[in-house]
Amino acid sequence: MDLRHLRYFQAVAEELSYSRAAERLRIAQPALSRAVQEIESELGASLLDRNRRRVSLTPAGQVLLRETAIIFERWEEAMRRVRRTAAGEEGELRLGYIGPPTQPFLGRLLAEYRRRYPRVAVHLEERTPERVWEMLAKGRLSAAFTRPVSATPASGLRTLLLRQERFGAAVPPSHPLASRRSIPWKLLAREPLIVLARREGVGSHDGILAACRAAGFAPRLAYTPSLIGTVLSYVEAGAGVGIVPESVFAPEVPLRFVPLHPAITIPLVLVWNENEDTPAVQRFRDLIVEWQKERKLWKG
Amino acid sequence: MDLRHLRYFQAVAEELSYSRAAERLRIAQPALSRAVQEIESELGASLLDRNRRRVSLTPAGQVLLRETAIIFERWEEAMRRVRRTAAGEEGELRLGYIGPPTQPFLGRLLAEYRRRYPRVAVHLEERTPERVWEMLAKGRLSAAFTRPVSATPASGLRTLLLRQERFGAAVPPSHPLASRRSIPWKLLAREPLIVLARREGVGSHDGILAACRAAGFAPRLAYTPSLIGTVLSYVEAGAGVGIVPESVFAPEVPLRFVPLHPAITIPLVLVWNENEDTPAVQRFRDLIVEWQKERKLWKG
DNA sequence: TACTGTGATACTTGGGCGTTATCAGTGGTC
DNA sequence: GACCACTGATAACGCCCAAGTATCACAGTA
Repeated sequence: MDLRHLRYFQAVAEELSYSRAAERLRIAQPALSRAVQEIESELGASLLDRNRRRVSLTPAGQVLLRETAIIFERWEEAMRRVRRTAAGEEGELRLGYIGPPTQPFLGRLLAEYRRRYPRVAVHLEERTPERVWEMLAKGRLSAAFTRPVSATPASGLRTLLLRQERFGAAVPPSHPLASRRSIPWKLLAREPLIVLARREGVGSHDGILAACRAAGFAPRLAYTPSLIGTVLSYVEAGAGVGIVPESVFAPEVPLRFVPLHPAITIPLVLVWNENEDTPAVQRFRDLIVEWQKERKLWKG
Repeated sequence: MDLRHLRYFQAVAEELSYSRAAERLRIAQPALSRAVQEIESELGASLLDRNRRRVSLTPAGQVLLRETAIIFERWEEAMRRVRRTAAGEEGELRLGYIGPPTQPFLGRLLAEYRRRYPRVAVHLEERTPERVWEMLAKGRLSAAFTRPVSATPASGLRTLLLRQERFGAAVPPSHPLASRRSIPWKLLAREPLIVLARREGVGSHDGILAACRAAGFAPRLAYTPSLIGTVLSYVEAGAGVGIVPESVFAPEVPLRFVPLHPAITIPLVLVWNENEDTPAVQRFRDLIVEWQKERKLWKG
């Protein structure tokens, strides 16, 4: 017995007439007689009373009619959900990210994504770049915004470059370097530097040290805090010159940002796990590519 | 697409192997390949990744696997419920009854019925005999214990005789008639009689008057209350002789019951509506017939 | 490199489903 | 009350689809 039988029974039970039901189903009437008989013999129960020129439902038939409706409803719900999932309209997006460089667009991006795919459950996890990579490799995240790490990434992880960000010096407006349009690295030889802790971003930290070495000096690291905000606070307090990517400069920060020369950059990438590449994630990536083309990720 | 497809997909998705699934389903493997392809093309979504020698579920496939389990569960639940309903193990019994004559067995009978068919919902409605017939005719009850009514019953109602009950005189123990083994009707010619109101039981009321007429007198009706209990209260108060069926005599009633002679009787019947004759009702009737044969309805 | 085991494909075959033709029973009508 | 209209059941037939067999392409393995 399969769904065809139920469909046929349902038609007869609703029309209370074999011939009308056959007409509705666009088949000949004998097929209906047979189908209903087959259900009845399989269930060992009579479903329809066909006595005295009037078809009526037995109690068992009434129950089956109700159950039939439920089954078809579930069936259609199942087909809908599968289709939606395949289309990326339904599912789960577990997104990891690092705070400061994504701040300019993440909110807007997620708002648009939720607008387009309201049935996708979005989970957000803010972590350090290394922790994000680790979670991706373990499959705890389906995608993430992060920095590349120097070590070779775990296999199965793919990346999409979003932006190359310049490093610059963060100084108080009163600082002698504040008025320059750019700063050669060697001018920093005598300055106490404030750089993010190495464990919070191996790439940027090592890049800065390499640039100093290339300029012929060993930098004096005054502080290496864990949070980018703390770097800025030290600078505000006059503790030294901060070396930070330009994206940390929101308008409300009361510091000057002066590009360094020669420029060193750090990429911002989207990373995802090939094994967790669900349609919901694919649609998320599509949206990012679209915004990148239209230059909507960063204004201006 | 029908259930066969789902069954096949489910097997493959659970085994994560076409050949093992084919073995489990006892069919050849190519049939499975085709079935899954058919589902995929109908849904427009790929459900299984068959790359690199390893079958794995796509997100859509995972969703379908879960939905499939739900559908089969509902399917089996439906089949179970239909079978149970046909067997009378599930359903509804709306039972009407009149209180006093059913009191000796109704509780025990229903307890046994509920024990045998715990999934049948039993609704009880205590009414007067006439009201019970009316509700049966309207289909508001599926069966009832009541008295026959003189008018020809509504068509479609069928009855089963349970008992013929004698009428007798209810008198206080001190009453002159109390010591007799039986009472000829004519001895009641001078007594004030207390009889149930005619509207509460046309059959018994008219039967009593007819018996008096046959004995050659017109009865003096002192009171005709609506409740059988009120009849007994009048008798206790010394207001006259009550004429009641013997079943009203529970041991705790402080009155004497003396059979009348020649005996007139009133039947107690089970009535049901042919159009509402569900399996649950049929099983109820079966139980009654069984108890009747084993003389369990009335003790001794 | 040969082997084993996978799923996909091509082709054949048998059973199941729908068809047409017909029957039996019921209810309405003149 | 005989006929008619219409119901659902039954029988016989034919076609199509699903399952079977045989085989292939491919990948992982010894």
